[in-house]
Amino acid sequence: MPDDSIAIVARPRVADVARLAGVSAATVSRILNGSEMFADATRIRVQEAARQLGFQPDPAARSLRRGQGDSIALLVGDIEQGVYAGLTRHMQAALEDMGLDLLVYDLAHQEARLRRFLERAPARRLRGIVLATTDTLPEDCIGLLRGLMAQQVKVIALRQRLDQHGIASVIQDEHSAAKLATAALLRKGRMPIAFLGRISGSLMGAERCEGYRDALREAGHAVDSALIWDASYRYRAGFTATAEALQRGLAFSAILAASDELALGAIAALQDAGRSVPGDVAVIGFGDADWAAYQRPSLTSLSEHPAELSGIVRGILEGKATGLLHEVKRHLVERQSG
Amino acid sequence: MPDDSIAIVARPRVADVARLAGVSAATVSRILNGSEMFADATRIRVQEAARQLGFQPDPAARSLRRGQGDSIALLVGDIEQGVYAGLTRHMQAALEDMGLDLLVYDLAHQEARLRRFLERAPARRLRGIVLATTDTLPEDCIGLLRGLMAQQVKVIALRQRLDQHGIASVIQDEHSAAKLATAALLRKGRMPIAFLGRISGSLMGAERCEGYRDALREAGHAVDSALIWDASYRYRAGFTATAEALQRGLAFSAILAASDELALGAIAALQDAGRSVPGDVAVIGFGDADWAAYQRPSLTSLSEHPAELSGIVRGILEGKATGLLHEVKRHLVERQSG
DNA sequence: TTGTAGGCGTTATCAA
DNA sequence: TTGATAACGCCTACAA
Repeated sequence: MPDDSIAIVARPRVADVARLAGVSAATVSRILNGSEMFADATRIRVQEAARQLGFQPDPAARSLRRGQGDSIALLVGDIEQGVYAGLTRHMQAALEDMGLDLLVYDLAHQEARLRRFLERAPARRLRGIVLATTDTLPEDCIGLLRGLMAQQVKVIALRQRLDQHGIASVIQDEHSAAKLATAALLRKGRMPIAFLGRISGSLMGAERCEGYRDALREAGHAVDSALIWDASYRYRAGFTATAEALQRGLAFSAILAASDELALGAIAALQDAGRSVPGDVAVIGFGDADWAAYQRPSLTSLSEHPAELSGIVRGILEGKATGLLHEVKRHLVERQSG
Repeated sequence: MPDDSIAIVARPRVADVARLAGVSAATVSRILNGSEMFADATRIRVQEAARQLGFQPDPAARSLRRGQGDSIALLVGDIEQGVYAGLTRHMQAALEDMGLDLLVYDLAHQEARLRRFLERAPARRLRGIVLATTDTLPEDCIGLLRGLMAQQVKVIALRQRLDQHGIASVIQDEHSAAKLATAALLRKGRMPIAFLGRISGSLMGAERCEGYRDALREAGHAVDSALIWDASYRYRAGFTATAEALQRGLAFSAILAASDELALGAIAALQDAGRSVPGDVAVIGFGDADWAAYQRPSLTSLSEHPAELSGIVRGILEGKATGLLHEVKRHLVERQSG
């Protein structure tokens, strides 16, 4: 049975704490914000009063006065992609530790949505913006980001290099990861190898493709452009690209896919066409999704490091990490598919 | 080459707009907030001035003055589960439409995290809290939620019934969905059928199990409690529970899993044990994950309706939807696995 | 070491 | 229909 007798209790203010502690509001504010220059007796009295009243400072008032809020906006390429969901979880945990709120904005891989957010951002008193997408940004958005930085908003690019624009960037080494995976496939006698993934419109995607090319070249193989399939990150794209390649009669014994989603789509197309994985074709993905181990065949993939990435972002936000470019190494998580 | 000449441009205030339009700040505020009682000339002058200066009201100041902010907190059971990621995307889009920000908080299925958030919530001037989890809540958290409601925070339960506590709830019909799926399996001659999913600690999970039981009973079958496997929502749990059942030599020709993640884990265990899906064992999941169509066998699943759910939440937030309980119907999306 | 006073930007009340 | 003024809650410069 619902209890409808809800009493509206006014939340305590600094003034209330001050009254109870027998000091001024200024003293309360200073002590609660960690000022050291107070008599122990005063400090304890104030802290006790705050505790007793359950005082929590009003973020709106604080933000108005300080000119800076307590939230960070996380802009993700697509929250439904595993890597971004994982990133969101770790970022939220890291920010919570810092006492910051996490605002999530889904870009859905659309420039227009990014622009829309950035245009509305200046008024929001954000502490920072973490832009997590590998999609290449249009010039005007970079300009907007730099404008935000001028307003003291900390801007951090995640999974994409923007350090050439003076924007702190935290990335994973796509180039050497792709090279690593390609080399591993070659070692197992796989050749020709196809590359499946976003290349146009994504600098990091292009990096991955470059790593793949370099590995082939270094092993003395020619790069066949018919085996480079430019596709977006979703399942369908992987399925379609692979199905078309099979239909065209292209020969390949391995696929390096730029995401686990693409890899799954590719595997489905292969199996539908009667090819076995990894028997006929080996497949490696990127992102080490949590479901990768529960596929059959289980999916070999390049590791993803949301916790480390979030940790570095945290360091930057706290001013502890210096430097414009931070890189985390990926490694190969070997399973059945490749 | 980075252009380091960033000019700090002061953002315009109502006062600036007022000056440009030749009116008072109060007039600007009123017109920009949609007051009707002004001469057209004035209104146009003010709107033009605001546009020209690119004025955007400061949310902190507004929130301080109005006593209410512009953000909604979305508390999700686990952002890395597909259903919650999808929900997050749709909720964000819906809120953006309303001009509201989305704060995401990951509960990681832990009561302590929910409590932690709710204790810090009162100070935050949230417009609303959307609690999206099927996990049963402890009493004290319900109390905290009701306290928040008393402070004019709109509280909405998503995927769980809390209407008995006076909390608006938006759910999907778990009971009839489970019944539907079970009946479909029975029609195809599948029996015995196992149930795999969270039961303890989740009212909606228990509902699903009840639907399964009812379908069996109505078809004149006994319910074998050895075929009801209480497991959490993740892949591993599905894998483990199924592997154990196989090891114990339990006989079953179908599994109804309470999530697609569990279903995938179950399929992996079945295939590892040499059972074919759906040949030997049919499997149906819940959630219609985007990858379900790209599994082989592709996964039959009960539909999930994040867009409809978000739409109803929006209606409630806008005060358009009345009533404490809203239900969306699931249907069966038939694919290969079941 | 502590207090007083003023202002952050907006909106609501009151008066005109 | 419009304007002046005060107040939301907090923090900090200045004073003591």
